[in-house]
Amino acid sequence: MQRLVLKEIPRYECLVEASKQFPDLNPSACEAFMHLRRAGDEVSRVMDAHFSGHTITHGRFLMMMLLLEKKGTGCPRPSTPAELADFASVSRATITGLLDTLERDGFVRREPNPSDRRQMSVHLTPEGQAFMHTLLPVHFRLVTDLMGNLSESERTTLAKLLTKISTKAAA
Amino acid sequence: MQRLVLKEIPRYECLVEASKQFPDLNPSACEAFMHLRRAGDEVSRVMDAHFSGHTITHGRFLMMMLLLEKKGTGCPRPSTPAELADFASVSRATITGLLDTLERDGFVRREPNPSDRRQMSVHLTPEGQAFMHTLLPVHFRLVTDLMGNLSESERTTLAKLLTKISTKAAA
DNA sequence: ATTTATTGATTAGGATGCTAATTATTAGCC
DNA sequence: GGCTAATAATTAGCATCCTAATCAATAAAT
Repeated sequence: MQRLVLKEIPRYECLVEASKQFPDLNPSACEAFMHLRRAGDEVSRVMDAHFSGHTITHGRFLMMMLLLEKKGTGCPRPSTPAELADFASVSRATITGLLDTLERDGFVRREPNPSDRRQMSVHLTPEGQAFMHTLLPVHFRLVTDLMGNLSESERTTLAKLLTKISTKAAA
Repeated sequence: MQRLVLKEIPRYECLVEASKQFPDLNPSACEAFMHLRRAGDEVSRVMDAHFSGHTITHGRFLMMMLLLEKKGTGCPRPSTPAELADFASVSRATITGLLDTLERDGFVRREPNPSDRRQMSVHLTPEGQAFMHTLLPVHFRLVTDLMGNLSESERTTLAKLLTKISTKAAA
């Protein structure tokens, strides 16, 4: 889905002018905030358009990314609906719906866990893996392209600044 | 609404490791990309939570922001559903729904345009203006707080970097 | 002047996410 | 053991946004 976002961000002078009427308005904070919303949204739009051309959605793609085997890396991998919900920051009910669709399409398989019969164990099928290995190169090229206006050091700076915001927002 | 987003971004070494398997994966581009998605999403969550405490939604708030009188500033203001859709980057159908709710709640008024009877002219009611003037100080303080971990110059840098991404994404 | 195309707003129906309630299983406590 | 509480997954119903189709009014072309 889409989020409403300003296409044109107000000029800085407008923000300064508005701050006279609203003393709590900090122009540089507002400006950074609006740029963040807009960039996040624009990037989401591009990715959604890309996904829709490959008969998949953002949510289903992220599920399959999380389930993909991470060879060699020690990165943890979720395998139950509850873990997937935690990794993806969404509700378990949402995971149920995503897995329903992925299972119907033959990309994932749900199996009961013998040692705790409340839990399900989720895995990519060979078809799901093949799909991802076809899609991922294209996906990574698109990501690289989207960040193509930034130098290596600008990307590092950006990540650092965004981390500060995420930290604050999560608190 | 919510978007799925990784709560924990993979360590850089994991991205480097993965780039051996997927040559198209550029670690710094991926990292910046994921930080952008996450920060945008975290901030959206905070704002949504704030709005829900004031019986309003992100979409309705943005509509009222766009309709608010901009004293002194030369900033353009949309007044028809089509203009609102254009400013907010959403479909006209979405605007119709948002205005239905806002009009039902007494915050906006739709009036036919005598010179072109296809168009509607949308305005905030006095109640809508009063509501915004109560909410905005709180809203601006929240925005300032969210950006509180960044210095003045960091905010400027962030805005500049994000503009480069938006420009690329819009192309 | 009449036909045709365009434009503005709405309606209908779909997708993705949510919360709250439900069902099944496990764990804790006398 | 047997009751209560907690946990895992699902279901039901809601909100927000979408696209495609519709209706009304205007503009353009012959």
